[in-house]
Amino acid sequence: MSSFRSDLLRTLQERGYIHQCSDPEGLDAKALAGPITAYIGFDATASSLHAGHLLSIMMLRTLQRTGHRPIALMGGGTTKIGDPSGKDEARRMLTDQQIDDNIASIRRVFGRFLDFGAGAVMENNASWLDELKYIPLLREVGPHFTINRMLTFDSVKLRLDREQPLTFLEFNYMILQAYDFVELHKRHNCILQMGGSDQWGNIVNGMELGRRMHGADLHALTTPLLTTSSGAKMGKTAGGAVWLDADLLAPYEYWQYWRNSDDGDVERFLKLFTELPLDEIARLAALEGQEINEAKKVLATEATAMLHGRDAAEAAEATARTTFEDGALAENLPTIEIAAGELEAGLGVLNAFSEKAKLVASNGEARRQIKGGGLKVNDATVTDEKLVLTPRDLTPEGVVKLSLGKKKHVLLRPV
RNA sequence: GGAGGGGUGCCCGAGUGGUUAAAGGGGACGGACUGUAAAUCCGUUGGCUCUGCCUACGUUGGUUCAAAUCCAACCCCCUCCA
Repeated sequence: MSSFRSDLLRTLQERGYIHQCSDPEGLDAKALAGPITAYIGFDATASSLHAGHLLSIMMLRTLQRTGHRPIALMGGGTTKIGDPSGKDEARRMLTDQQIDDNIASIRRVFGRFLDFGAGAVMENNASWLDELKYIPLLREVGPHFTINRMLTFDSVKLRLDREQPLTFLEFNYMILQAYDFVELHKRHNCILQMGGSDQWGNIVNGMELGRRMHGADLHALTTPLLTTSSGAKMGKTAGGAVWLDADLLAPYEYWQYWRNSDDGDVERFLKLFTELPLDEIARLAALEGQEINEAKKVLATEATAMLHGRDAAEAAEATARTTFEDGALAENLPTIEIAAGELEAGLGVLNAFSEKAKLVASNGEARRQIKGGGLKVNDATVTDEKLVLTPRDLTPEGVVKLSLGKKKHVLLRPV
């Protein structure tokens, strides 16, 4: 398994993207023989993608870089049903309009990683699922699924073993997802579906269906479930998800997210989320103690550059250097503009931190943070919650620097 | 349709008439220590015009000086039976 001959599989293997793969030799041979087409499915419930999707996106990118054709499949059709796996929440029914908006905004993010002009494709399963007729579907697809076999799938078995309900809808989900693969095979000659390790069963279903309906030789490949060294899921932080959309999360904060990676994650992340050569990564990963911070900076800058562009990444790095290493005021920190009059009239600290800078959620939280010594104005710890900011608090640069803890800073700039 | 169990703060989960903004844990945030890491220790964890006021224990009413706690109806979830 270690001696893949195709660039595609060798790269995926070396960089740690592969968890399971069906018939690796066969797939290797096909990838060697010529360009193949592969897809990954994405949900369209949220308006943007977050860091948790990044692994899948990087796989598609790798595919394209090694000369193959990636398809990003948007689950526009399946989204309309509502994913039943998130059971405790009332299923939010999205309108077609919302779904289309989501897909449009997700497409922008994909545009950063994939070149749609050079063969990458974005599909929406609504375009065939909407047309499906129940009886023809049953006749065409139904015979190829036996209940016996469906019951053996982990996702199903788990529920049954725990005596938790499994709805008919969920059963159908499996089938529709399998059908997607077959449809993409038909339309685009797509022979490989990739996804997270939890998708294995579903992907295999699609393979089977393709073989039974059309005698197609399809393949499955899954990525390891990605958690940080501390066991947390990727892509969540205090402030919520790590969005890939610059409007939702500024490049500087995206850079910070990677900069703050655990030591134990650095090598893995460099391989998965940057395109640095492996020997360079090996060199960075060998750094120890404090020096590993150098590797984290490289990781942050490379990862940010890929999403937001090299300039934005370097600006973020420079801002971080000024702020953390020189202890100086970096003008590129997130900046909030306020009316000059507000400062002249005197702006209460509580208000400044909660309403203006939004560093804390409420005045009460601001009060508590002050008691705990967590708030600073111009790097001086706030001790009095009645403190009032005036134009005299402006730095020579004409701003007021507000900090929560050691890492989060916002500049107030009167205009 | 019948019988039982349950719905508590971001999550899990105690509480079963006043001392309850509600134990405990998790998570999160802050502080100390560090390397913008991890681990550890400490603190905080509903809102506000904050020695006070308001909102909150599925929903709506009721009993009571006083209810998350008692009563009624309704909604939802789970288990068993049909």
